[in-house]
Amino acid sequence: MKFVPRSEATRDFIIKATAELFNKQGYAGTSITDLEKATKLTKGSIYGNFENKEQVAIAAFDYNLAMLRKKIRIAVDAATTAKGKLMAYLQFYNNPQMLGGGCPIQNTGVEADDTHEGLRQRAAEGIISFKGNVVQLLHKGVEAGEFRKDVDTEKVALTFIAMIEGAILISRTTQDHSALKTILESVHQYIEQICLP
Amino acid sequence: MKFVPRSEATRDFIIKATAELFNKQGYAGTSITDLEKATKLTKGSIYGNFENKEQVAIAAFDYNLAMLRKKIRIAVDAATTAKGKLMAYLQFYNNPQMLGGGCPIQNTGVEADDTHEGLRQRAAEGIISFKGNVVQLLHKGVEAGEFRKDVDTEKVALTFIAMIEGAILISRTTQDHSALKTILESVHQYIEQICLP
DNA sequence: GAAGCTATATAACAATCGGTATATTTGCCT
DNA sequence: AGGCAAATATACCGATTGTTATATAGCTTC
Repeated sequence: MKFVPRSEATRDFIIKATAELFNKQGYAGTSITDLEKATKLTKGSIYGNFENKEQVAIAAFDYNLAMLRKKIRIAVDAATTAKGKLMAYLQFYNNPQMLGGGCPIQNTGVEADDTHEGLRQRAAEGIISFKGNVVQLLHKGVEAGEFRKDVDTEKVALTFIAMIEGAILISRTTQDHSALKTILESVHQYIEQICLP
Repeated sequence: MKFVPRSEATRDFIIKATAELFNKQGYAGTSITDLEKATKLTKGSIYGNFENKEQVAIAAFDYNLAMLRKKIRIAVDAATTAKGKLMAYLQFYNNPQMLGGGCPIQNTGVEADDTHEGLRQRAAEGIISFKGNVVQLLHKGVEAGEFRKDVDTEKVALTFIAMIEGAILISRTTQDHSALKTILESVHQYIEQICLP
């Protein structure tokens, strides 16, 4: 039996209506009944547009990641210099409401790393692409004379992302926004150090 | 009906036998049947020693955290200077096998922050206690003349933990151990900066 | 306005969920 | 060895899990 989705519009609607749910409750913690409540649709509709629960979760993750990227792009594009763009990242993540339920990469990566290879891979791709963007930004900054020429772009990018993700974890778990602020301040200082005087 | 646990020994056995399972699969992703398989006991036994699944999960988290603390303590106590102790943390976390399924604080914090207040609080306490230990270490280092006197201990401790947790997230999600190594190297450099010459 | 298609709702499925009441075994004390 | 208490195993509970087959409603085209 080959599955063929019915309505592209309904598919998108289901994704949008359930994306935050999956981000908050995780894959195992979200049931089809939860999806019914969130969409006000029935199982028949959901299974008419998705092969199974896993496919809804994957689509929801893709959507969450795309939304995150979109919002980041808007913030980053507004800045002109490489340093300014990195700071735009920080300013963006400094918002505790950046996305309902926290960073989808973090949520999905942590849940899936030992349980769900498909979702884990997608979270991994999210990290790698995030890192790629930062590396590129660092390179441009070096070429533009903003950053020191000896900067290890891979290393700085990884550290940059680790600090941000760590900050999200700490502040969300302890429900202490000031921790987020404090750590992002450290990231700021970290970036200052690779800047040329 | 008040619940009275039966055998302290069996309780401990169940905790030890299921702790890694909870750490890997999470609370929602672990069923009583999973616990039966891991312990080779039956529901009757499990429910004779625990009030419900939540209590097993909480006990398992406490156990995982205690084991982590114990291992860290051994590594840290072996060092004599404050700086040496901080480096011992890094050396410890540089082991991808530090604990089956990754950092329990991270796993529990991420899963529970929007879904399970009891577990979230415990993960939060883990972070706060971790931070407290690092802060104390930094203070001693300042007093011993190892670190600069103007070091913001709270901030450095938070940043220290954020980088480590971020490193674990990235390396586990991407299954790339070298990322862990690279980021911990950055933490090393970060600590070097607060050292007196 | 009837026919035909498309998409949703209904209703059922076996399997599994967390949890409990009861039976059975185990180990100790006399 | 027999009795007793403590702990484990068995068997079942209603509810919910993910999934599917079928029925119903909503268009579109004639």
